[in-house]
Amino acid sequence: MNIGQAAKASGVSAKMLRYYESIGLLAQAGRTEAGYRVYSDADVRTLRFVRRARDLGLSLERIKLLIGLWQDDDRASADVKRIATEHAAELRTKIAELTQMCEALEGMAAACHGDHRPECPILDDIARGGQAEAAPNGSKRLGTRREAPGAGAHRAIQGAMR
Amino acid sequence: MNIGQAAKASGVSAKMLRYYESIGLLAQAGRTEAGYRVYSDADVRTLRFVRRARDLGLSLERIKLLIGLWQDDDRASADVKRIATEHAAELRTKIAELTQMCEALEGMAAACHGDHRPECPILDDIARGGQAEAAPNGSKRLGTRREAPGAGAHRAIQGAMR
DNA sequence: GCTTGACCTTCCCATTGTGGGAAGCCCCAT
DNA sequence: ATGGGGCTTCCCACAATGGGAAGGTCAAGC
Repeated sequence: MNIGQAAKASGVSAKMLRYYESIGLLAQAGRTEAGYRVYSDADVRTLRFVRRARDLGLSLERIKLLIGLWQDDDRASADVKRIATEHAAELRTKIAELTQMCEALEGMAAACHGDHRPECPILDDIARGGQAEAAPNGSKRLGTRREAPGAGAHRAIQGAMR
Repeated sequence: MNIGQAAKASGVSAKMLRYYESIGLLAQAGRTEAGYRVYSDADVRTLRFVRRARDLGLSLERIKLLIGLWQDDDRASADVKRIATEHAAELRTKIAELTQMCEALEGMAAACHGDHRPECPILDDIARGGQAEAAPNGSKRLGTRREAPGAGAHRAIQGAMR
């Protein structure tokens, strides 16, 4: 099997196959005399593993560890579980960050007329830096979290989209 | 105000100030005779705007648009609202993807003993490519979505963590 | 046998934001 | 005037992927 066929069979692009090999995630593929990479069914099984692990959002770093464990008959399932739960915890954190952003945005958007006029609570809110405008009359303040300024979590929120 | 003070006052690093200027997100800052950048209070207000917008997960591309609208007295709030709702929709999509990943992982992890033994449903699940193992006895299949293979959403799921 | 098109190879570049660091200049206080 | 801290620019790195160029190879059809 050459790289294109392996790519099609595994769902991993040929480009990524070469890349994974270059970073040591995959072993160096065999070569024909002409220099073409050659893949076996076992290789394709590994590739599918990688593909599915990527679909779970795991980093290549962690996938590398998982492959090592997968191919190690003496592994401890605790090691696998730790990797999975660590990643799940990171996902939960990211989900919470994105949810907070999203709710803030949706709140602001709901308060915005969205017409031809320039008045816009969204811009006001962003410009105000997320601080309430002294709540003149008990307005709804949908967009902005009012309690818990969350002074420590600022840079943590950054990176959520990256 | 020089760049360090503006950075401290706005919560945007000096490094990012220079970068934002270089990509045209911010206007070129004034300079002292020695070449030091000089910032005004108005500049700091803009920087805080950017900072807050970043905290909402907006791309610099969109922030650029928002700044333009913010400084345009003739803007239509609809334009602002569209940007906000588009971004919120993208966040919702990403949240859904991450949630799906996370639930799959948590399900697998829950099924894993996590001890010294090698048996591991997590690895089995990933290796099986997310397809049910022919459901021999109606087992719980916690980790894997069984219905809706979602054949179209594959590459869409990729990129969720990036 | 030769051409052609599809495939393979390597190498470089771009993406998105951010940080790290080097080399060199500047400013202020001692 | 000297030292330390701040400023300047420039390059590199990250994570994971795609795009594309320049060139070699294979197989099918003529």
